[in-house]
Amino acid sequence: MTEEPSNKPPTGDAEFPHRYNAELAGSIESSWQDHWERHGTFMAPNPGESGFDPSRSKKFILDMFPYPSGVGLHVGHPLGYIATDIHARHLRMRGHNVLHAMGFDAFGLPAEQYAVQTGQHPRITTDRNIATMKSQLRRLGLAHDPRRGVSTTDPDYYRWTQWIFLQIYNSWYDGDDDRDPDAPPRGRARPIQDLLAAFEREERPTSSGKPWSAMTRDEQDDEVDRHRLAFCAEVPVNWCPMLGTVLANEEVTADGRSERGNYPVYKRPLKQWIMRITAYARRLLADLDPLDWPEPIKLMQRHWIGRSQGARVTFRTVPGAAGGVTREIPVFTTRPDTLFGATYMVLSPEHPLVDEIAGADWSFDGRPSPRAWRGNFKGTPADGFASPREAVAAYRAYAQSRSEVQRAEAKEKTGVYIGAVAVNPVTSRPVPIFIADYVLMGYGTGAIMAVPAHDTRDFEFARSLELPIRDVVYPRPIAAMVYFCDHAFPDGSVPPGWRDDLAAMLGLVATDPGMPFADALERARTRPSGEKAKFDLQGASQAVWLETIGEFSAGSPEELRRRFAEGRYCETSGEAFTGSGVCVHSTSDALSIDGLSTSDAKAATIRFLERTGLGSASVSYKLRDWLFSRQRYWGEPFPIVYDDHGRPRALPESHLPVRLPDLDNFQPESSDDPEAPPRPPLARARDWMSVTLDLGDGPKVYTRETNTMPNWAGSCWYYLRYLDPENAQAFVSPAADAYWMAGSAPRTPPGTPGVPGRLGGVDLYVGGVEHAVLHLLYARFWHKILYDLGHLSTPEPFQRLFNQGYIQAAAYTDQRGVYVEASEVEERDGHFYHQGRPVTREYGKMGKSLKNAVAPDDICREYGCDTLRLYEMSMGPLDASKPWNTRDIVGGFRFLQRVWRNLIDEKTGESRVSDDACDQGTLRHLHKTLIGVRRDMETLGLNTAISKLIEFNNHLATLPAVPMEAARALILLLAPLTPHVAEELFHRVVRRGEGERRSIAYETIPDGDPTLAADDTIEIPVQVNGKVRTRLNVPVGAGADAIEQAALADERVLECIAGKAVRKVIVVPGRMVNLVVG
RNA sequence: GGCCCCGUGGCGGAACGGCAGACGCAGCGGACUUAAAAUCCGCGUUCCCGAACAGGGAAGUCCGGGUUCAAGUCCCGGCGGGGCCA
Repeated sequence: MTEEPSNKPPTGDAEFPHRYNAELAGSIESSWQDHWERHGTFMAPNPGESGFDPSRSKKFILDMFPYPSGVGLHVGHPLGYIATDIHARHLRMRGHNVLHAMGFDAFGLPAEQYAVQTGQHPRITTDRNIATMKSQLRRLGLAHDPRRGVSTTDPDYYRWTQWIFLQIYNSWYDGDDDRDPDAPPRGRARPIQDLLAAFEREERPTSSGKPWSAMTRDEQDDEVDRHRLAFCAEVPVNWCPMLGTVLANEEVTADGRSERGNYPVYKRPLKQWIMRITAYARRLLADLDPLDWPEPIKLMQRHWIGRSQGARVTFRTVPGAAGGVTREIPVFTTRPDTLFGATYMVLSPEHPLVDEIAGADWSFDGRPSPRAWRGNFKGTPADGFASPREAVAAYRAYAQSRSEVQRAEAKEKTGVYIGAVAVNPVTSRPVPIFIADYVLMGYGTGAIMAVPAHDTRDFEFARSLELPIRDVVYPRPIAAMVYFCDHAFPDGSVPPGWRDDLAAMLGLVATDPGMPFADALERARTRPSGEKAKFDLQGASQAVWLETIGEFSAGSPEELRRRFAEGRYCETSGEAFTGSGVCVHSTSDALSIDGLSTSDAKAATIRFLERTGLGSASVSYKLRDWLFSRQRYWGEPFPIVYDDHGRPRALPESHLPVRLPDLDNFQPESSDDPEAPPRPPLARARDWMSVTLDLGDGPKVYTRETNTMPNWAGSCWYYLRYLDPENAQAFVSPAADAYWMAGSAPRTPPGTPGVPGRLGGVDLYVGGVEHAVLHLLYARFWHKILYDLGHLSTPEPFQRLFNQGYIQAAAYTDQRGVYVEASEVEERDGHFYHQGRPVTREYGKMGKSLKNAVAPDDICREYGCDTLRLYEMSMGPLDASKPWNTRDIVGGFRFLQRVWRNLIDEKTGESRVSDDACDQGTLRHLHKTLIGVRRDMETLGLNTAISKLIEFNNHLATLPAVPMEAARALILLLAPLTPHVAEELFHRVVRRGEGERRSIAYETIPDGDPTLAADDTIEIPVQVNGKVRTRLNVPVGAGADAIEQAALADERVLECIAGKAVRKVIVVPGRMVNLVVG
């Protein structure tokens, strides 16, 4: 938006040649930035290096790893960088060794796509973008250690990414953390040699049960490979032949096409690298608790991991036409208490048992099955398919054409009966088996027991295929109604007030979830008349319960009872009841759980299953293993080759780094044939692909892996490389890791996972919520593996996490709804115009797409970066999203100008500070400010820290001259926020321009003294019946009695009391008085 | 649909359960100035009683309830906005 001229900062002024203006700010800033660079002011020595001070404790401050984009930064990007810079500078001036650095996550798609379009090597664009970004960041005055600014694309960096991959490849997870769901997880990663040794000594059974010594070499290799934490497997992936690559679920649209290019995407099994992150699910979950992270982020990670406790239940098939064998189908359920309501089963269309058990005809339980079972999906013949086998084949083809998202979200459920039958293990009744695409193979066991009355998707499926829906759980009030009808009238006579009794009982039952129905009934019937309120539940009164009862419009308890007798309440009410409640209709010869609460019924059912060998308690996770291959060029090559049998072999460490070969075409090979195999760009580097090596059994020809690693790989461990960026012997030295990560925290011996309490790591990690799940989870996963293997000293990477909000900005659309350049919009009389045409204003995240980006360079030129820093931090709380308003920037600028004017003569440039001591008021204000600002700095409440400094400076402006003590403290407090102007003022005012210019960065900010900050008297409000009537001046330490006396003696108070009796006096010493009268 | 977060002047935002609106922007009034800019000082939600720009009262933090001596803050139910998962 075009700015009103009144908001322009003043420029050079002939009358005041030494006024703080944009020009002066600019020259101060560049001269100090040069000074810092020349003197290496912000280099943080490692233990053992010269200049390292072991007496100082460490702080490791981290920003999320930036991608060096080609379009440059806008003012939203540095928000977090400025905040961490301020925090880090504050800590340094409080006597800590501070490590703060910034590198670049430089592999990735934009550079590759640019390369595809122009043929220019991505390294060239990447290097150029990094240089641009570095200069933009330098202009902001960020106090980073420049030696530690690593880039993931540097072979000296990705050599270690490959090394870490080898560590993961060469290890396995020892321990089943879910055997006892309540015990702390004890499993950990161990070298794969340990596993091999255990097999060789026959200490450990193989998965097939075949003795190790009886296995062939290939079988042995398979067995070991099955355990690796990084492994190769055929998995169904989103394969897009036209793009020549697999896509992440997020990159596929709802109708199964690629987000980029809108090409068809196929679900296809392909051989891919996988990371076994699921092995760590328990620990990733358990170790979340002691971290200082925002609760919502922890919650998002917990949801993502999605641990659910339940039971594994085995269903046995009835020997049918298919050879007369009984097969076992295991299912996982979180609701074993609803097993009585399992009226059918569903397998994923890809389930391996389907072909084996599919029957030859449509009959079920000796009768012909309904028409709806013979197919209800697109392409079904009018009368349904002729046989289940035909239907299965057709349905599979149909399901494969749909994306996972489509399958999971479809409102109309499709599926088909496969002519097979299993037995419900508790009711012993036959249940038909279906295949349906809402059951995914990658999920649980790929088979479910369907409980239509108590699961929404099963309910929808049952409706569309006309399957029975049988209630087995009722909400407590409904169950209480049933109980009431059965038990309230032993002699059969129904009194006219039965509804009141029932309502009273429901009130009791709802208020006390533990009360047995018998007790509630007894108390309801014997309640004294008129005593209604006792049975109320938080505002839901007996009247509400009467209304609920009325909705059933039952004339008698008998009629009400009949409503539930058939167990068709859910079916008639039109939706599944998925909540907890009380079991009903759940009794058979084998087991009875009627009347038990959901949690008791789960336990009882599991006991039954374990006793009969039909199932057991089990845990399942939503978390999937991590697909780790990409068919791209601009990523880390795998340190893997394949032998002539196609078996992967790890390269030895001495062969690292595996460098990217040079190419002139970076495009993956596309094809319109969905069956065409993937041809990643690296497959074109024939010379590079084929390599002769001696891997211990003589020189042989091997073929290199042509996939590359995903973008997440480099960003999983960059913070560790910051600690020791030039180490050629290790990815990080044990000493650097121990100091910067563990610091003075109690050491956790390597290899002992899950130690509660402080888990160590980065002291402050600031970034956006968009990385709440994937990046943070992947990084924690790698960190834990490296910790288990003894390479790191802390089990967690990031102790404290802070999510900064977005900067939003006004964006404008024209009549067509197209965004127009926000900087060209003009405002007239509350309306907005772009090139004379009216436009509509909205707000959104700042960026290129909304055409509302504001460049930091422009703001720095116009006000200086100290002002930009100040404005960004005073906009509001760091974690909130807030709108950018260029007009408001001048406030921060004026503040700095007033500070300058208070300390420097604008005509002569000389210091105006006096050597007099502070008067008492100034001293008190000074110490209050020192205390308040320190607290705000620690909580990142930078907006309130700034307002405290403004208030203090405004006070100083009322003095004839600022005393040195106050001036010095003000400058030191400003130094983290606005380092350049603080450096200059410190040099001119405190050092009086004498000697060498020396940075303020290692000065110490004094601590505030609470006794000097204390007031003598304070004004406290006096309330009468909660309303403020007057204020009282009392000595600061005044006791409750003295304050009460003073209040009761006050004229204004007496007036308000007006002779009424004072019933109660509440005195909070130092805060307020409240008199309750009447 | 479920879960999570948020809702305070014209605007951005302050406020250990204890004086709502700190601080800044915009606005209005004044001082200084020949004038303007800059600077400095002051005002700043609504309604009511007052001749009053003197005083005073009432209401007020999205809406409706509740807990409490006391609620922007805690609890329940709505509405609106944002996020995550379906």
